[in-house]
Amino acid sequence: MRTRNYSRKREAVLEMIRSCKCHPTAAWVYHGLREQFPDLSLGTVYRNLVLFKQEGTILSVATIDGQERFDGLVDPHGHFICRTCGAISDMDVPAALSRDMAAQRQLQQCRVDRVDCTVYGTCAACLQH
Amino acid sequence: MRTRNYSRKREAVLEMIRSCKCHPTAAWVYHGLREQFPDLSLGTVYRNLVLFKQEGTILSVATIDGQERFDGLVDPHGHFICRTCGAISDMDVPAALSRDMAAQRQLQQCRVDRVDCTVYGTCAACLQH
DNA sequence: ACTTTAAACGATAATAGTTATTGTTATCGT
DNA sequence: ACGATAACAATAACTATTATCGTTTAAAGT
Repeated sequence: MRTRNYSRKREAVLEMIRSCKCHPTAAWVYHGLREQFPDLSLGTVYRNLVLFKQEGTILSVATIDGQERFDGLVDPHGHFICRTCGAISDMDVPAALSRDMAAQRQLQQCRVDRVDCTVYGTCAACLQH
Repeated sequence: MRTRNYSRKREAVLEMIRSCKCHPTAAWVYHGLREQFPDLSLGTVYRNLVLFKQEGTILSVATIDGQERFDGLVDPHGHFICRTCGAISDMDVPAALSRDMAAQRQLQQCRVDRVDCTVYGTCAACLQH
């Protein structure tokens, strides 16, 4: 599946993002890896996130409170974002929806890379204070 | 339709956003109003954008290249974002499908404020270099 | 009209997330 | 082993956004 050979730290950054469901920030990845790599630099995390984004290995989901949130799951799916606590969780997107949206634009000579569906609201936990 | 009475500059910021289709940044609004209000401060633009967002008078569409993009049209609709030039244009979203997305979450005791559908890709103009 | 009170603003400083730079270290191919 | 290249840490730089503060404007009440 993976075609390139990543360095240990690069690999760890990717694995960190893939192995959690929290759609983390750069800082979260950095702090989570400090134990395993005490000499890890925040710049390395950012550098690799940019790289992974360019490769299409990860996705940028949204930026919440000024912080970019990433997703290691690149298969088509949607997100629910709680505006109160900032939690992001995955959702199903009806295939008809993304098909319809993509078709709309393809008719207008655009190239479509991705259809992103996000529901904004308040999660159950935050609703009960 | 409008219930509050806005100051002249506040009104102008809102009108600027409503009267364009470009889903502008704060800086774009600021520069566009400098002719009419030579003493306008960038802080005022930001201050009012925050206010409008809180009121629900405008929406935050996305942040592209680190800059937040706004939309004066609050009726349900989707967006196409060209990753090359950053242009944002409006799209139709099948009502039944956004209802489906909302229902998915409401079943899980969440409050749903908004269903956002965005297509990422490359616009026709950018495709022909 | 005059005063009082609060809101809105301009100017500017501060914050914070992200990106760029630079010198060093590790990795890979030969 | 040696040279070339990629990856890194440390740190500085950048930039969008937010906060502060003193002043001005507008509104409300008398």
